[in-house]
Amino acid sequence: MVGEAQPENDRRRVILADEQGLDAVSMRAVAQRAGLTAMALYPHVGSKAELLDQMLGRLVSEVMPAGPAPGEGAGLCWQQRLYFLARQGRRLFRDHPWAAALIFSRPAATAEAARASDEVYAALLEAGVPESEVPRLERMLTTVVIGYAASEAGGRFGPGGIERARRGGLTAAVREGSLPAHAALARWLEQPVDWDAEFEADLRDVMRFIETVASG
Amino acid sequence: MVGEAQPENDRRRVILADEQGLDAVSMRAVAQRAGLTAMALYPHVGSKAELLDQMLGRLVSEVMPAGPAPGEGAGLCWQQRLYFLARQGRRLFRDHPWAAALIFSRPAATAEAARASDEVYAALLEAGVPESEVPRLERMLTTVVIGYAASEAGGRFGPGGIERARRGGLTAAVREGSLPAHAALARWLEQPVDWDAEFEADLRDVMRFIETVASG
DNA sequence: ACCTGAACACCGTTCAAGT
DNA sequence: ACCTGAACACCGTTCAAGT
Repeated sequence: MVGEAQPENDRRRVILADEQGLDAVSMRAVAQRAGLTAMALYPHVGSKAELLDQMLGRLVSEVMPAGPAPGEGAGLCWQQRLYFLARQGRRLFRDHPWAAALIFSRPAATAEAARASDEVYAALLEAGVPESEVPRLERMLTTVVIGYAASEAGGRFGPGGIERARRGGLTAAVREGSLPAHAALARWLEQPVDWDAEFEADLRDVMRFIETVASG
Repeated sequence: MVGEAQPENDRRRVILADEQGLDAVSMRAVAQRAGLTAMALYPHVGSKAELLDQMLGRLVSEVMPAGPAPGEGAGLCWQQRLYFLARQGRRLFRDHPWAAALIFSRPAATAEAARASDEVYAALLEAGVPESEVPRLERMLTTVVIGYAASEAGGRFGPGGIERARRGGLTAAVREGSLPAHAALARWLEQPVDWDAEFEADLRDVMRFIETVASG
């Protein structure tokens, strides 16, 4: 754990993952790019797992830049601040899809992650959510946003609806009646999904939901 | 892709991952347990990635057993059927935490996964959700449930609230005022979280949310 | 048709040895 | 204090060779 410009090193490793995939981020490859042997990395990064944690921390700090919060004092309402944070979160996985495989397995305990939580807390308090409910709602909201973005980037939503059924050989199942709701919804499942629009629709629903929690 | 009792083989591999972790599921280890060399697996499983897909498929079929849906014709209302599915989903990651690292990176195109979707579709239709909104809501609901369960099992929720801040060295930040909402919520963040209760509270909120979408 | 042995090009990590 | 070389115990996958 030496001080030698770690942020820049993490930035280089993030770029390596962006360009060559997460599997290309090996101790040997990372070391070579720094002009070192793999073994010389250990005093600096601790282990491979810690190296990945540091890379994730770097992503969060890109999306949550230090300094005053967006719209701090500028009169942005809580809804607009949450929209901003959610879109930034989705952008993270869009730009760095390899992070989808990592995010659910490591608690983000960096200063930047705490600032993001703090801004969500503040928005929920301003919305009028009871204090005792704020931590739970913060976890639920970040789970929705991260889950959506990770599903999209990682491929869980994959080829949607009918196309997914087709690949899984399920069209026969739909026709023979063993998937009755799929059959009833065929008209809607056949349409291609506009993922941008779906994310925005989800966010609108989330805001409405927060308002109902706040008002009773 | 040969027919020789693949479900039992997948079951053995799931048990290997449960007991020794996902890293222990190597082609060589899996082959050895079947009395084969690693290379003999390839005609059967295709590749390591497909082997992992098959293991995930096996998990879904354990949690979504074939046959009539739970409460089919037994008069269970849509809420009770969704509660059942959600709790089964959470149980999956509880019993097999290694699946949390995989779920967001692979579309589940098995017959069992489609049956699970179908039951959620049917419940949403019965609740009165407009047909055009059902596919989006299904994705949102499964994302909430899977995201919660994966966060819990994978460690993203990790040591919660204040404890997380402490580990990240953030207590000083709270005291100096750079995390004002954390400071305001300190009373609530200090309490240990009951994750069972939080999941049930989230599910209640989800049901309320579905009702509001259905009635307007 | 099905399986094996040997090999290729890698991994993360340890540790004694160097300067 | 910091780094290297060699080694350990592994990976997924290819491919010619066996029966």
